[in-house]
Amino acid sequence: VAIEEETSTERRAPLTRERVLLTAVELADEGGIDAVSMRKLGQRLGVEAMAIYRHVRDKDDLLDGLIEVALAEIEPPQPNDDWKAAIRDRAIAARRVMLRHPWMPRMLEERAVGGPAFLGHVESVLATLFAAGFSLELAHHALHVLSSRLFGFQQDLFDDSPKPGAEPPPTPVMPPTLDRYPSLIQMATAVSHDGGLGYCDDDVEFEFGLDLILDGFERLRG
Amino acid sequence: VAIEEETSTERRAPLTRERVLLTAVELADEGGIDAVSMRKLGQRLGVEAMAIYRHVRDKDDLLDGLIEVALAEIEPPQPNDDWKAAIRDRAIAARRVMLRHPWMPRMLEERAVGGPAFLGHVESVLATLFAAGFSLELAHHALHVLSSRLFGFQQDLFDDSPKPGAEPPPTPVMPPTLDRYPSLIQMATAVSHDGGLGYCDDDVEFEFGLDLILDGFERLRG
DNA sequence: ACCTGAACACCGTTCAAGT
DNA sequence: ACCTGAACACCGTTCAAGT
Repeated sequence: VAIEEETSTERRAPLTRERVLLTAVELADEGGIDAVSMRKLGQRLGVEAMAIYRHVRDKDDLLDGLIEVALAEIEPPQPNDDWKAAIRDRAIAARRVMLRHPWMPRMLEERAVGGPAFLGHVESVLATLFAAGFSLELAHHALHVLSSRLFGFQQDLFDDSPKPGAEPPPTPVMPPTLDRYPSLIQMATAVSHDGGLGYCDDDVEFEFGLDLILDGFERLRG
Repeated sequence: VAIEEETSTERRAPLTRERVLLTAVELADEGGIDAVSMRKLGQRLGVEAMAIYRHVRDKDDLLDGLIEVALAEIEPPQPNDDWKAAIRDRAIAARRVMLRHPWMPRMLEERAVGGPAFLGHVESVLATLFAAGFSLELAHHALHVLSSRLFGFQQDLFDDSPKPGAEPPPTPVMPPTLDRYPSLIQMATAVSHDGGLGYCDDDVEFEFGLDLILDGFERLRG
């Protein structure tokens, strides 16, 4: 007899903070962060919503937990004497996690983050910069400029690929006055046509920007 | 006799889409985007929530309207033969608007934007780049790399100044293992102490990053 | 034509009550 | 000790009803 998880009779795993958080991450990955309600989470856990409050102070605490879980998934890159390569790898590792959890950017922006996963991540970057001879000032600037990329979530208004949780592309609102945007049209046709710029690859754009910034700091370091 | 707005008796201005949107912007500026509910908006307008649906298809339409209103506030900079100066001024103008409307970054990220204010903004940037001799490829990269700064909302995880709508700084969670973050400590003390790096000014960091990127593109253009 | 009241299906959170 | 039921104050949105 196959026992389904939902048919919670005898086998129900005890509720723990970890199980609550992991299930919430599941829910967020599937339906976006707004799909994480105490009631739906309880349902998925086979429990009434109010039971969750035993393992989580309130919803804020739950969301903070989600961030910590996701940040902990960023794999620290191989130690590398080349500071640029080290930071590049770290940013790309962070981006991989963010693509798995598309709700992260908003959470990171909106919540002050100070947990161990966050601090450890930043500490590694700073240590790398100092080891490469960055001054305090320059390292401070670098942290600010790179921050969104270090956590993988440089958000791109011109994302050409469909975002998870987003609706299919709304019909463009431009028909009436197409001729007001000649440069835009030129670019759009170049990007979308064969033999033009080719498909716009968000990974490529992410790395292009990252390298541009890293090269800039290399020059300033000298 | 002073007639208060709330005492809606004879003088109540007729409900229009514009009045709805402007009032919603007010509400968002005061209490964050989550304070914009149809019910509260109706209350501020002196009307039941359901009356708003005459001027707005649904809440999505309302939020799209908010973006359009805010984007339209970005003042186009003076024409300038120096492409770097032109784009710099534009980014800074956008940032000024964003500081007035701190809910904009999230709205811009989460909603596909295609209204006239958005398109006009991008068109101007592209035209500037083309006029400066950028290739299609390079202009395309520039648009991606600069996008968040062009709209003023490069978000900074290390924002040292209190964000409107955010709670007072949560007590840092690090006491137990302070020694695990030596580089962080070094930086934090340097930033906060007199005679150190001085106060961290977000405007300065924004412009530092902007210039770093613009200089990078100037080099690539050659 | 424009606005309202009542209703529905959702929220987070509390608190006393059950086992 | 752990979970539940009922309740409260909120959501967005509908639809028939009022003026």
